[in-house]
Amino acid sequence: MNIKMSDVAKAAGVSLATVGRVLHNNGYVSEDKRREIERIIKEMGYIPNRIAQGLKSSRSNIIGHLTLFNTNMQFKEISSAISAAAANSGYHVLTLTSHMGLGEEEQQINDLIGHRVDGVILTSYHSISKDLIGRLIENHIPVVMIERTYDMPMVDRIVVNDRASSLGAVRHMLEKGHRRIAFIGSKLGHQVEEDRYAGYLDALNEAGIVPHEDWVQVMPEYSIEAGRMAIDQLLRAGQPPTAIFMTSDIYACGVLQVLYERGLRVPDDLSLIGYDNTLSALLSPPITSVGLPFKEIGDHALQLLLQRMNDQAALSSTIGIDPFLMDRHTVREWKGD
Amino acid sequence: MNIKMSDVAKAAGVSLATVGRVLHNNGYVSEDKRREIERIIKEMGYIPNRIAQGLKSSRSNIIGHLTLFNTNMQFKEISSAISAAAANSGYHVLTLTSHMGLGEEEQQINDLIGHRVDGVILTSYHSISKDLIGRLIENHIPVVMIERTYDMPMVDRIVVNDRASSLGAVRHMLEKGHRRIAFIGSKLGHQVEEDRYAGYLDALNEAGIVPHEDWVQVMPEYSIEAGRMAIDQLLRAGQPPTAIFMTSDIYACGVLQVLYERGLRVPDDLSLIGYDNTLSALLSPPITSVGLPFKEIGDHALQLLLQRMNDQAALSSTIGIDPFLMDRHTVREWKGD
DNA sequence: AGCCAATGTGTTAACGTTAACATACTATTA
DNA sequence: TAATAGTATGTTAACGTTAACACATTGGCT
Repeated sequence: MNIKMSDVAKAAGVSLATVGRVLHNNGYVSEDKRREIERIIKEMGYIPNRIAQGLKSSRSNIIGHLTLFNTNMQFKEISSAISAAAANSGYHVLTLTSHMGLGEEEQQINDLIGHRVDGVILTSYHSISKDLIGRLIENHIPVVMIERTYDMPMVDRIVVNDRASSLGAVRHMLEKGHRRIAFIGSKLGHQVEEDRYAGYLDALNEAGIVPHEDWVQVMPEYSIEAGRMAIDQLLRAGQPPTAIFMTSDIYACGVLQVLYERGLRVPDDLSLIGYDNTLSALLSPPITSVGLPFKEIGDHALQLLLQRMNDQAALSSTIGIDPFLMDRHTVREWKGD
Repeated sequence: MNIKMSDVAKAAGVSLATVGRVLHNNGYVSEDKRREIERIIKEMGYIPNRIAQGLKSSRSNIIGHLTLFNTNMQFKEISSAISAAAANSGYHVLTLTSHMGLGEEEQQINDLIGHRVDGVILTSYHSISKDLIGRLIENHIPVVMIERTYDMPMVDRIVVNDRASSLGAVRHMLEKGHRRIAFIGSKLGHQVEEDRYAGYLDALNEAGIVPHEDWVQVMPEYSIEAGRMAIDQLLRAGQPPTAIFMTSDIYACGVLQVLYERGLRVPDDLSLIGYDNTLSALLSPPITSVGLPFKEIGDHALQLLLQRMNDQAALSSTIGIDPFLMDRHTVREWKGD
């Protein structure tokens, strides 16, 4: 079967301990034996059994990552960034995808505990309760939450300053002269969505504009179809908006499709800003979008995890992330009301 | 620390074996003890340590998945499908992403062996050599290759009938009356790309058309920019094509952008078919694309893996997958030459 | 010479789970 | 009545790795 340390030891005519010392580069081993053992290891293709190592050390070298199926693209990007960061630190990532509301999350938390992962990173609008996260903590598994966070002892957080960046994006429209600025977002209740909506209101407020209720389209889901319905409503309004701020690029897809069908052009007929910066570059035209620094988020998440592995009892820390405005010039100058 | 079987046994005043019998539902346990032990397990929150189980059984319940960074979207979809299929069978997936050409693949193969994964699924145009795959086989780890496959004993394969479906897609254009049909693909050498190109030629051949060399744009990468450059070239041709078949939706993004800028419309001015069906629904307009049955591919991959776990020595099997044409009406009727 | 530090090597008891084996008590049945 | 099958429970040796401990041997120092 698989070659083990004892096979190497036997082949080299030494004890397990000596092979161990060669493998870990510690203790005393005579130069010639070291070389011989190294040769044999390579020749036999010996690879340490991480399962046995894990049992001994109670560390699996695996990080668990819980995310949501079919979610906003931005979380897929964050997932990639986490994997990359983990690989750089010698960890591997076990990604579990939840389909929300099926009660599978409890199972998944148990699976992660069962596998004795060295830490867990949570993204997306998962429906994991504080209770379930508490279970991880009880088992001494560090937890980092991204975007959707709980205020719990021993749990570290990465929060994105969605409100400020939304404010910035809408301010950008105001600066170009727009006054009738619409909003397309997803069902409120998600912290992220509330923040983006709040930022939108902040900007209008700042400019002394009272948002017309027709301008605010809150959709039940992230989808192209939702985007299509939203723009359809907006175009129907008595005073249609001259610019639209959307909380996800996916809405922009639907919006652009409807505009394309009706022969309306961006930004000539309508100015647009999306959010995520995940799809915006693909579209016709590529649209201005609020971008999240995915790599930075992944790096910070891992860093928080490693930090807590070293000091389980430390106070919770929170890292704030600032999105940026990726300007692709889909907000035109607007003269008028 | 973590609760273990012996803690449960002690709390229940029984031996390890009895707790084991309750956990595995085998052997004889008196009804009252069983209930008492189950109660204690729940109360103490005991979760079996999979690492210890793995050491005993030499099975990790983890499947390794090797894929490529920044690749065609279709492989991300296949990855998701694999994870879903694995979850259904009680496995978890450890996904390793290679950046190709950095020689990190050897490390990754070793990592997978080290973790004693129960099987490995390979997707994408990875640069894993037969040698490295051989190392997995030597360690009795079943391997399934998707799309890019090797003919090796003990290695099972999933091949997509790209040639036939490309033929079908181009035939669809021919049937609508198009004669000047262009091709945008990626650098040949990838089997997948060669097949798609061959299918394109097959169709033209069938119709007795000799493809003009200006019509064939072979790009060095999958990117929007490549799509933009390709369409730019095609529009410059003396006799510009009336329809374009592309080997990836990502090219369609670039193509549509350039057409948008120039005020050309799809399919009025130009007919398009993409490939992947990953982005095509997002675009303006949504375009017809060759779709791959991702779920089916993931399910088959897992099935092959499980099959081989049961019979290591079986002959290699190959499953053929047929793509379908997702018609979004971006090929118009064409009267003329 | 006697002692100590440095060097080189081996033995063994964990880590948590599993399953083979052993033991013992009942209730049948020939 | 004694053998046997069925029920109920416990003991223990693995799985592969690690690290604490133990034991030698050498060389240099007082």
